[in-house]
Amino acid sequence: MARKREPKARLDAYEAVFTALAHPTRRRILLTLNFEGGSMSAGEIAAIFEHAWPTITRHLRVLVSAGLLHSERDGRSRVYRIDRRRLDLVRDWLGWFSKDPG
Amino acid sequence: MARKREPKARLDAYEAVFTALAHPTRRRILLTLNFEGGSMSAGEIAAIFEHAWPTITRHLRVLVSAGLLHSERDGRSRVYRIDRRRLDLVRDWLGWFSKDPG
DNA sequence: ACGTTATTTAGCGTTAAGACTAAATATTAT
DNA sequence: ATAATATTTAGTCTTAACGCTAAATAACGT
Repeated sequence: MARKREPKARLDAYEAVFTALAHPTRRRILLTLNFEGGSMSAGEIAAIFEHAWPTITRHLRVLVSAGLLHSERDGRSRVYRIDRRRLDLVRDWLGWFSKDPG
Repeated sequence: MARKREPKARLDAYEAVFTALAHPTRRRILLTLNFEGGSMSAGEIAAIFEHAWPTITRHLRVLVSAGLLHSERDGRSRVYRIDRRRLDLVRDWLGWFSKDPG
């Protein structure tokens, strides 16, 4: 039984994405990934920030669970790749404020 | 000495706006204001939500300090008006992910 | 002046976010 | 098997967010 796009999940998606974008470090991670070609290893990402590595790991997990990043193992490192389409959720939300309300 | 648009303030603006948008109640306040014509009194806004009024007042304050709302007194009530332009900050930020990075 | 309506401020308790260090896991190399 | 590298998980701490109730302020009507 394939249910397609139930509205509850849609709401949770907004929630997850907006929450993920609320932290400056997470926004910087996204921007960095964006400009570095879309994917980087955890180590490369962690190296950019002053924070301890586990702190970055946690931020990465938040971004992944919001669907803004995907990750896969590559040897002994893990590569994170940005999913730019996921940002469409935010664009869609902003769209409500462009349509003039009758 | 009028300095125009110093970058630090710009950063704080992003911070404030993204933080404000992180809470579902605050997003709903914005959407409600948007569809109700752009401005409502505190009481009208508070009536929509199940929360106690002071809780809504606090959310309104967060939205105001992010520049997403402006308010002015009107008799004994206070009217909140949405500033849709402020959402351009988010659109601008999203813009970075559309430009293909050379 | 006094009461009523509309809203905010103060103060408190609970939950969750975000940071850290130390320990655990996974993968490759010797 | 052992060691080295890369990353995550566990556990703890501190601070900030969010909710509430009760009290304070502001403006209007009588």
